[in-house]
Amino acid sequence: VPKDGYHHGDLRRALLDAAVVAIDESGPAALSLRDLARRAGVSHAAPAHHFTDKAGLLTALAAEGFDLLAAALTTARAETGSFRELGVAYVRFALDHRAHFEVMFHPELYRPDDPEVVAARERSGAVLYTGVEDLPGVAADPGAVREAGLAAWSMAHGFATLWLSGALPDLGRSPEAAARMVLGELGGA
Amino acid sequence: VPKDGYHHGDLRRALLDAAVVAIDESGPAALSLRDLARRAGVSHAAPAHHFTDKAGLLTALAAEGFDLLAAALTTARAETGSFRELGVAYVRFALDHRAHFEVMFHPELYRPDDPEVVAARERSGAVLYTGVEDLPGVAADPGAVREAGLAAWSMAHGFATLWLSGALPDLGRSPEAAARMVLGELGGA
DNA sequence: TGTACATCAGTGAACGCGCGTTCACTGATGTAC
DNA sequence: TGTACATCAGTGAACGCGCGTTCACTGATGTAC
Repeated sequence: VPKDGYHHGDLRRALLDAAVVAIDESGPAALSLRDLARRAGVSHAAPAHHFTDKAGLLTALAAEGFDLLAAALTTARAETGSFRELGVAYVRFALDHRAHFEVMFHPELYRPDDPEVVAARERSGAVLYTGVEDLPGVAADPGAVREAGLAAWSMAHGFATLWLSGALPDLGRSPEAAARMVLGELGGA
Repeated sequence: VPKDGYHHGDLRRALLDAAVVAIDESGPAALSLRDLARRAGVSHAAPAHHFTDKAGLLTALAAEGFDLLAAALTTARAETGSFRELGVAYVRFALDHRAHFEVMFHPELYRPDDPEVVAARERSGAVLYTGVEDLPGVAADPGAVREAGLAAWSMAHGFATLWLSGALPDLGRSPEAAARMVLGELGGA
């Protein structure tokens, strides 16, 4: 709820939202703080009060992204109990939160060692690997868990990345349905 | 073989090579023509004679990349006859030609409709899908070919992308061996 | 309830920088005769 | 073999732009007493 007048109300939130829009339009590398200030209707020096610099803002966006991903995976696991649907949820997250997703996996744009980023990333990783352990015949073998988890992660990540880059031909179905089909090609799932 | 003096000899090639180095250092988005001119030791206005603008240079780099990928996949197929090794070759290409790979899958940076790009991309796509048809029990079913090809492409692409972004934990082996292992999780391979 | 003061959020002018682009030019090379 | 001319490749000065950053400032808010 932005206020009128001198104080914005929640400029931090407004800048993050503006960043999402700007990244959806032109990608994370083209981002400029002056542009975000313009979009939020404040002076160009204002963003520095909330995020020291561009990397600071993208660090906050990455942390938020890993949090959203962890939440999406947790929900998918609770609601379906299916490992395959965990992969589908990963793809859905990437497509629905394209800006967050693109920043998250371009660590050269932000500070990947930031404590909040590290914690959020670990949360999302934990959900993924807990999901692998649900698979029959895998839970007993830690090596198999790592292999199957890495394979599923690669596949979901690759499908999402290819889709976002426009590299995939027309698949004649929704990206979610196509992802579900592709993930079915995994041996264990 | 660059010449001395006023004429460079092969400035076009030198600029492409400089672009690869610059992209390896700072990513494709940070590229500037002035920087490439500096690296090649020519005046800052020289690049415009060979590539009209930045998108022109990246278009050439993308076309070259798809050509290199098609060649790498063709070689892998001829030498191993294995579908799995086609995926390994894809990952190896991405890691060995990081700059090309990153440009190729960011079509917003170049002109993806450029005829040379389109032709080279189709060549590399054709090798991939021909490789799928080698699989037992798949050749007869066009739908299965598309599914298996897309699954393998997603997995190889995802593994390569995650590796390049530094997202993967230490796997205790070479990226090539890890990719081979991961690709073994594909049902049909 | 009122006043004084500290703190915080945002302003706006100023700076220096690297960039892309333009343009008249000059040096080198190739070709015609 | 020599000369004239066309073409091509690269130069360097100039321009305008958007950017990040700095800094003294002002308006708004919260707190102490």
